[in-house]
Amino acid sequence: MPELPEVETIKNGLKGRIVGKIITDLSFDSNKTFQGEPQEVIGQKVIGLERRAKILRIKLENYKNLLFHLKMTGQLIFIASDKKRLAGGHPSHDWHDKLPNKHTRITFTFDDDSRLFFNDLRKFGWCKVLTDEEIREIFEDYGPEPFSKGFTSEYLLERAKKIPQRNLKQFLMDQKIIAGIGNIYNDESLFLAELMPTTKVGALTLTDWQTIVDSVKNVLELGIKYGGTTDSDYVNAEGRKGGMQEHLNVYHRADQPCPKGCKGLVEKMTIGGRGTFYCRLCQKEKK
DNA sequence: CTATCTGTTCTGAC
DNA sequence: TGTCAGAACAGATA
Repeated sequence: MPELPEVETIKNGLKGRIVGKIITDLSFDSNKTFQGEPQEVIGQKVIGLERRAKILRIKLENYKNLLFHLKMTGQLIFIASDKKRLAGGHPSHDWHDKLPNKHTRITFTFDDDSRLFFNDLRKFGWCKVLTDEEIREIFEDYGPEPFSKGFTSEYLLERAKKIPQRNLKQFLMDQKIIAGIGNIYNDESLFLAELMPTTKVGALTLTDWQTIVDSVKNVLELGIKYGGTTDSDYVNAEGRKGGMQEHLNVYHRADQPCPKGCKGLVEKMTIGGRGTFYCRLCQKEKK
């Protein structure tokens, strides 16, 4: 489930494993998945990693960058020279299968024979080779990071004034308003904030927005704490899944008892074409 | 078997 | 300008 916490976790895991290494080889399945010229990348040293919204950036020494978006089913799986793995993104058997396999879209080889695989079942994800300047322009279009100073109740109130009729869920998932919130963490945040996802943002007060800011941060922090859905056998040789899915309250839990013990059941509806889970007893519709 | 669902984002029609 | 359906693709699930 590659949302902000998943990408953040992959970034942190890869940081200690590939920074300083030189990319010695690269293969890919199509120039839709990999958009760039291999010679811009081969022979280059990795000098750093960053995350913005749900996008991962691998910085190279020649001021070029590998920019990854995992979309719905993308995965990054690193296999070290001693065969130990770090896998993140969409959880599937590919994390532990022989690689490359039929879902492998890109393979990077490093100078110590470790490898990084970009797997993506549905092929929505991509990797682009871009300059620092091109990336700056792309990142400019995104809203503030949820853990940055700019993510405040005042900011959200101002943005909401311009589109008061927008429902809360679609507002929070708009990457140009806030960077990095996807379907799962949205539903979980609104459950914590006790607000219905259908609430029109124009009806929310500064106090409501503060509740939302706190809830979003709490849920994302929890996601990062449990490593998102990232898996590593550096940590656990059993190949345990990242722990976050065990801590979801409403997502994919339709017809189950509300975790707050209100005697209600978690329900499902569709908002903006997306499955949306909530408890109508705990979450209030503001008017 | 068929029908429906899926974690994201972009585009084009209205 | 805001909103919405549809598309990109390959499954898994009922």
